[in-house]
Amino acid sequence: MPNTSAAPTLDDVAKKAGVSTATVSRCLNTPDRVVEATRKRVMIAVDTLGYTPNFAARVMAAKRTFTIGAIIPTMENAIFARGLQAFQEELHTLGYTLLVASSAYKPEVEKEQIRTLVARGADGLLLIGHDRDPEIYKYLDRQKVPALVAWSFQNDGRLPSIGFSNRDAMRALTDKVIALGHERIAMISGISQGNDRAQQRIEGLKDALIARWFGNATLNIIETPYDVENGAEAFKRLMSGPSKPTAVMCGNDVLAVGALRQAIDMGLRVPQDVSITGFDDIELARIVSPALTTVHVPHQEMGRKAACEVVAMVEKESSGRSVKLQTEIKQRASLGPPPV
Amino acid sequence: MPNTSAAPTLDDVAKKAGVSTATVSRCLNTPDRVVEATRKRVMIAVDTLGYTPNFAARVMAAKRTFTIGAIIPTMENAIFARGLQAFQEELHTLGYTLLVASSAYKPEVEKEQIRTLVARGADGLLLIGHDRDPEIYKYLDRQKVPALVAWSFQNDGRLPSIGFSNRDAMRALTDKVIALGHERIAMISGISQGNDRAQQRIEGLKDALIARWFGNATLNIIETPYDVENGAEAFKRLMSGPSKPTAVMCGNDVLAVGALRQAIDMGLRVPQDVSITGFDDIELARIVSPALTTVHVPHQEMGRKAACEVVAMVEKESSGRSVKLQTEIKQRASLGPPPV
DNA sequence: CCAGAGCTTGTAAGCGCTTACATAAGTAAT
DNA sequence: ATTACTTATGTAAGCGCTTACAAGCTCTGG
Repeated sequence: MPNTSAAPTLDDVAKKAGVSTATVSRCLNTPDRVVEATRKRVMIAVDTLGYTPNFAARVMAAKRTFTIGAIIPTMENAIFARGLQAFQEELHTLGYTLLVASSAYKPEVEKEQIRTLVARGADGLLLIGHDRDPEIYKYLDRQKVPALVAWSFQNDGRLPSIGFSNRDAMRALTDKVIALGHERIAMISGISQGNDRAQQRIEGLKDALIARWFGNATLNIIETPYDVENGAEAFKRLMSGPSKPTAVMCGNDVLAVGALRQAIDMGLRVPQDVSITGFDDIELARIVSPALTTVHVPHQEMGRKAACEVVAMVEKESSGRSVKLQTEIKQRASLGPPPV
Repeated sequence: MPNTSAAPTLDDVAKKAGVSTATVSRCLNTPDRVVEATRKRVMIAVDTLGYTPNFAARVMAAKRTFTIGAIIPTMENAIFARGLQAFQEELHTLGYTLLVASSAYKPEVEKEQIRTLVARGADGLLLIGHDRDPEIYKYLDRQKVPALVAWSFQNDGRLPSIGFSNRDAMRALTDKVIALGHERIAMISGISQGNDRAQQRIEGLKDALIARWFGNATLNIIETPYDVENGAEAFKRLMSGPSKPTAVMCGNDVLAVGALRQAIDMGLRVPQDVSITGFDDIELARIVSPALTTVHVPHQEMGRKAACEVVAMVEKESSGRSVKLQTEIKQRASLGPPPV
């Protein structure tokens, strides 16, 4: 009985074209192993039936999905968008599909998402940052799924990584702030727990401070989830303390934008009354006014390189090389000398 | 021979626990159909082996993926982010997983993505807008994959839809602009080709204009892809024409933000010299200064309702009801009376 | 003490595809 | 014409799971 009501299968195509399923499969996957006349007949059958191969069946049989999974902390803001876009595009040209999941910055969720993506047959994985339960690395080993870390470079990490030094970048930015004469510097950081990028950014700031002999007494850090509102609130808190900072350095642009808006709402002039800096250089940083001084991260390059590397790992052409990219300080209007 | 090197399978678990594969499967899917003692033994085996069920195999056997696919025009900006987030969350509570793809506003890409998601076994689909090749609807019919449209309400659409009237919303906003005394109104629209939301927004603007007896002569429309830069550029073009508009209404907030930045860069005061409006009410609209007057879309509600409906369709509890949601005009600082 | 009901567990048939291997057909050289 | 390849196609064995059905068991009531 021909399969009429449901979606057509390979078998239906084979019958219609008067060939075996193997031939149809070959037409679709290795067309040059089938003679012209047959191929044409098969293709017509495929078209008239509107046949689409069943992905699950194909995966089962071929043990390959040509799918790469990526788990990013958030889709809410644009921090990972540009890099992921580039990652996706490069993957596409390499013949792979991207599956994205987000963890909401929660380690348990990330763990679950990793299992989900692996169960779905991801041939390889892109993870953000190095800081996670070692259990996960064991699991990936056992499942033999290659994984790569992005957005954070670390030479001795458990996984190879394509990224930059969050610490060095923040150090450099802080040096610049200090060079302008700021002494009362505060920071609005993301939650550092389980987030090595946030940790490293804090460390970088401390490095610079210590190098200039500023004690910790002058360093006021608030940790809060990355969100515009939280940035605004933290800024308000900072400015209502006993010793108001002359520069507020933020863990990323999202927090910085919140701080900036709050400053304006409070009637403060930026940078005359207070300087604000961000990190990441997302589109937002140039849209707000004054535009944000921030650390430019080569998102696109990172995404592209990560795609190439993870595919190389999947195809066993590489066992994972790490690449360190350079960041660049974007000096814009939100940073100036401290008020006299 | 036990399966040692590769990932563990149901069979491995069954052997380890000394039961049949059917029992293991039941432990995982319908635990109460297995007696306590056995279940415990099985679960221990599952844990010690670190077993994760193979998704493809499960799909093949059960013919269900508990996956809903969504194809949105873009992930580049936040327009769909919040709604999709809500969609995702609701889906999660209903026991479904979301698979997202983006079409970059290109009909061919959308078509391909639809086929991909269907091939991947999506039990149902969420699409944005009504305007697409009828071929696609036939394909969906044949594949028996229920689909729902969001972000655009249309009673007589080929598919059921959960959304709002882009036309009515834009009409209402324009009425407000006109009521303030504006006569020279220009529009920066997204590309309307193949995008019924963009088309409807233009129509809404025209409706309002015609109702007030303004001829088309006074309506200057530029169509450009949704992007901050494009908004800025279009604004510049508009303001360098012979008859400068006193109000520039934008097809969405992204274009409006670009226009706003350009206005500021040109030394124009908003809204004293020129008014600017957006559409969508994404986070950005409140972040920029002056804050954007825009149309608030109930993204979250839309996402949640869409999730419920698409699942109902998948589970055959509904054949697709359309829901029309209300939008709301958010009056903010970027809109004021025209200069005298 | 046994039939019948109600559980728990096992057996085995696919799901739709890829691919190793077998077979058939064509080609060229002897 | 025969042999020895090469090339095109077919056959059939899974891939790892779910689930209809069968089988075995315990327990009840007559």
